[in-house]
Amino acid sequence: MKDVAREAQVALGTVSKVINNIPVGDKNRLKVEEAISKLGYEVNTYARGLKAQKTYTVTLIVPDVVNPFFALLANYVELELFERGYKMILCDSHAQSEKELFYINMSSQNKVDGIIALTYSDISKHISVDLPIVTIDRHLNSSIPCVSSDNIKGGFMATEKLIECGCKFPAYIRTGSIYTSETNNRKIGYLEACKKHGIQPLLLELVDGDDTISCFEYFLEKTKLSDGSLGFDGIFTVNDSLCFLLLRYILSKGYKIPEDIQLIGFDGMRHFGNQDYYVSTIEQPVELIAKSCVEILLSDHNEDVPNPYILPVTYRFGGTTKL
Amino acid sequence: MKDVAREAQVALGTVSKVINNIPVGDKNRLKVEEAISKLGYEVNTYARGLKAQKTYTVTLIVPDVVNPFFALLANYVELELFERGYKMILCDSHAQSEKELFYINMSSQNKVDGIIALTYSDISKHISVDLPIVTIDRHLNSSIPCVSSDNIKGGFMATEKLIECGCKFPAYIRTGSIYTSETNNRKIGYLEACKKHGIQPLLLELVDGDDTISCFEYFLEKTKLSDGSLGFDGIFTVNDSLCFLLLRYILSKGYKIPEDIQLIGFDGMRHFGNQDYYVSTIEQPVELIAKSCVEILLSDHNEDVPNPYILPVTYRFGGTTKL
DNA sequence: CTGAAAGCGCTAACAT
DNA sequence: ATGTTAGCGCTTTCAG
Repeated sequence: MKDVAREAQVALGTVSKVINNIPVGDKNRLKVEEAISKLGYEVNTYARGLKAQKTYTVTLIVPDVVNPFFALLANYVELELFERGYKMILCDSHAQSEKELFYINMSSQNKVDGIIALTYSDISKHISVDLPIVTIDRHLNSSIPCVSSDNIKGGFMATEKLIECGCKFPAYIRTGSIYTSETNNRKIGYLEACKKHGIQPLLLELVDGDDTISCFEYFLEKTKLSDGSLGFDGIFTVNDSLCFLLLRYILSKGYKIPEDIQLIGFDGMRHFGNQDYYVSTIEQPVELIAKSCVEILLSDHNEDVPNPYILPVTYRFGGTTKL
Repeated sequence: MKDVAREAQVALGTVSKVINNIPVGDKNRLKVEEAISKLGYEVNTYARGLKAQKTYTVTLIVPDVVNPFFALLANYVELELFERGYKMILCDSHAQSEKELFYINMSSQNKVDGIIALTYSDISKHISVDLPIVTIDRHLNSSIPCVSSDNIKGGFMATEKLIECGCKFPAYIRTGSIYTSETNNRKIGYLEACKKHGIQPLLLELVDGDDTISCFEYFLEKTKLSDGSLGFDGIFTVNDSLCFLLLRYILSKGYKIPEDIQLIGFDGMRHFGNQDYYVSTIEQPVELIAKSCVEILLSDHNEDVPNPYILPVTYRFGGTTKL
């Protein structure tokens, strides 16, 4: 920058103004621009960040980018940030709370402008007040904005769809983190739908670490009716990944889908991100989630946005239901 | 930091030394450490980066994180960088060369310590000499290190596996970018295997933008033998995504897989990243690729590493072949 | 071993 | 409109 100033025969401040689009005399502006391109000058973002306390960088923390849902989320968050001139530091916590905390710490040291976090552990006590944060699917307390799909409605819709498709005994199966998050509301939606239709709920609730297939096998046997027929004719699973796992197992056991058992997942995942839906599913508006997170994070006055900020979901047919 | 120095009653330089593990008297070290935790002090990475010209940040550029292969790559690159105390800025170019260039530019301004790039367009003329870069699957010139799977061998293995599984007429089908990259070597491997076994090659080469299914449909008809039977009994596709697309189409047409047609893809993708393989495939050592990229990028003397740096691939059975 | 001070590249307030 | 300058938080040289 000093070199540019010398080359253009102007003062340092003038160069700075040209760079930052602050009114400068046309003649000088031209001289500076020439000098910049001649010298191949580029601003040093770190020096600027040091002074301006603004880095145009946002941290996104996800549990696992390999999971297509989180990959899709990262994709949209990146797009949205890019449009606003922000960069994204992607942090994969691999579902370890130590790594989550490490990354929150790092973000703070790196003076990022904000954090979008989809975490499992409770990070609320580790975040400083001056670092904006938005969580996804994790409503920690009223001071931290949380963006989430309408999980209750989604669970309700899924269950009613099964019933609409002729299921008499829809079951709910979940697995995942032991920590409570907004996704637990999917079960609430299921229970509400059961209640409305006078159906006895049938639940299988597993957690990470359980042998899902073995547990399901046992569940399948245990719930069988006295005449040996299946105890359920539909399953709503907490996500598409689990749904697909069960789909393959059920088919391998010789049952027909959707004839014998109908399946509905949650998330709206597609093969390779853009091909067919894996299963019939309740699709989350991932793009809208990403957009909302970025908007809330980067805006200054969030007093009027509801917390949690709930976004609508959509049913998608994916072949594992009759409709 | 000033506050810490005051609190601990020592000079600024001493605090700095404690932070950076430079020998300091035990008494002072203790005082400083106490002051740090009391004040909740954190180093400002930007100020440090400004001074030290080192930011412990690396940029990863991929064409599309939603694609499971790139998501897997991002996952492993992140892991590897994390272990070395580096952060990853994830850039999704969405396969647009302008965005690729924008991100390379940004990386340079942000004074990252290096770039790992999987790009389509030729970026070689836009990178400055003082910013280390490693490419994946894209051998631009001998001065830029390139890491890649053994695509020739992989193509060869895939084709021989089809032959071993009884195929008399294995075809090769590709789609993707019009730019040449290391992945084009998969075709070379196919051709070599055909030659070795005295088989007449049968190619369908498409590019992004083509209607893959329509083209394949036409190809299927056009290659049929005079007696109406299929012109090929095996397909090696350039990647798993295409393979899976064709799999579903072929099944929908009433053909049996692997009885009528056997399929082998390339990449080694699994459903949801950790479930079954999508198709029989040549698996790329993604973890090793990531590790190699990071190692080469962050090491100072790369004179002796071969360029391109070729990594071995493995055949995986995924149900679309007989063996 | 410790303290003082220069300066990394930039912005912004101030002076001209 | 332009030039000058202090200082952002840190590292590092140099004296003591």
